[in-house]
Amino acid sequence: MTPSVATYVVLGLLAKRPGSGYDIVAFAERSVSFFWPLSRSQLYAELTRLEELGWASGTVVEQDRYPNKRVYEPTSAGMTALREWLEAPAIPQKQRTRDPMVLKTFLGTFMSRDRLADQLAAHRDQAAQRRAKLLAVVERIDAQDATPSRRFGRAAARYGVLQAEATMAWTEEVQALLVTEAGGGPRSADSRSAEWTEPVLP
Amino acid sequence: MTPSVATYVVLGLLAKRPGSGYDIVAFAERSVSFFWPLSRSQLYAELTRLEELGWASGTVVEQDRYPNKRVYEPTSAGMTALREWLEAPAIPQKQRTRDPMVLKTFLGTFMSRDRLADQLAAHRDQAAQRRAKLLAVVERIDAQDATPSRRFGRAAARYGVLQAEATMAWTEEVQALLVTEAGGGPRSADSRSAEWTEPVLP
DNA sequence: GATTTCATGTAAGACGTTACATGATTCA
DNA sequence: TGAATCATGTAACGTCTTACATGAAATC
Repeated sequence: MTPSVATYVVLGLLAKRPGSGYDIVAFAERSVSFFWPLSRSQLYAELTRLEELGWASGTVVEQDRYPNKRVYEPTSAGMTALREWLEAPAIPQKQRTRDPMVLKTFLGTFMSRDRLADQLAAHRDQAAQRRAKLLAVVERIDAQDATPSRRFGRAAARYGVLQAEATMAWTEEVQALLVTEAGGGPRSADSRSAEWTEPVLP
Repeated sequence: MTPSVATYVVLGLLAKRPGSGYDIVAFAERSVSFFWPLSRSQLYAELTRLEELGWASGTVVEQDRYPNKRVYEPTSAGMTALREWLEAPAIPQKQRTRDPMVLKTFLGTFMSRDRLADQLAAHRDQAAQRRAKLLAVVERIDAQDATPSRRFGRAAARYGVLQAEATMAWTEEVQALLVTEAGGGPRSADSRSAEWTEPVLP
């Protein structure tokens, strides 16, 4: 019954473009999924929640050739709630990023240098693909008339581009380190000695 | 009973440095928490799981001045499991990043430009603080003798630095966009017209 | 004839956070 | 005297993913 951020994601999508669950899944996939992935079941659950909250209303649209569908759109209460959430200062973010590749690097002493290098290379490739995909998005928007909404969409896509580039730069840094170190397997002699750092924390 | 990535996080920490739950919490806080936050209860749960798996064993250490504690260390089966997991090629990553600030930017048409600017500024500050903290970590490591394990710790910290810098660069980009656009409140006239992009997706 | 598209959900379980609960010891 | 440190858990709840379930119409 209480809204989560995912609730506002869906509400925001409906505000940009009303539609059925099915429509929204498709729309989400080529927009917010880059910075806020939603599964299909989650989306349908959020639509139900939005109706319970009175923030969106669905009306059945009958179709000849296809199954009937329930088309949702934000209510005015929903639009108010969306604006209020957007304007409210965000609570200071705790880091959600959990990246196994960084973990593997952190634990690099326990694995073969070659394997680590391979996995870093694959990681870099993934980031490069992601970057290419997002650059295509940006370029496509640039080729269109610039509406405010498109500019914001572009800005969101740019976030992905910059994150991907940072990831690529990082893998290259670590790869360079591995080359310097050279050598083969794990060096268990050192395993225990290491410490990352002193406090420094909040 | 099945290990999750968090299980390997804890196992990896134990491999670097055996200790009690309490010790590990502190160690995690100043190391992996930057790229893999763990709550206290999660950590204790993982320690239990590691014992069930036979990957770590805990022995009670009696203390005079403080409560007794259970000190954990990886078993040899645990070290094998850790190495196997590390060396296994990672499954292609789906994006886990979920950033409310990017969402708010995406939905920028529905909010006041000034508020968006304020929140972006706060976001930038947070990233800058994060960056400073991680740079301090890196510098501290650079001031010590370079062991392989420290070099990997440094590499992990560098990841955070680069991500923070990317976030800072992104907020600056968006801020520049807002200045260009200028203007006050949401422009609802445009609300519905926007589309982010065509397919492009998997 | 087979696959993709349209269309909507439920159920089970893993993952993760927050709050609750306790209690001795050290240090300011 | 009060706060912080040491020490370990449980319980409740919310989030998110994956698998299960169904079925008609369009397209190749």
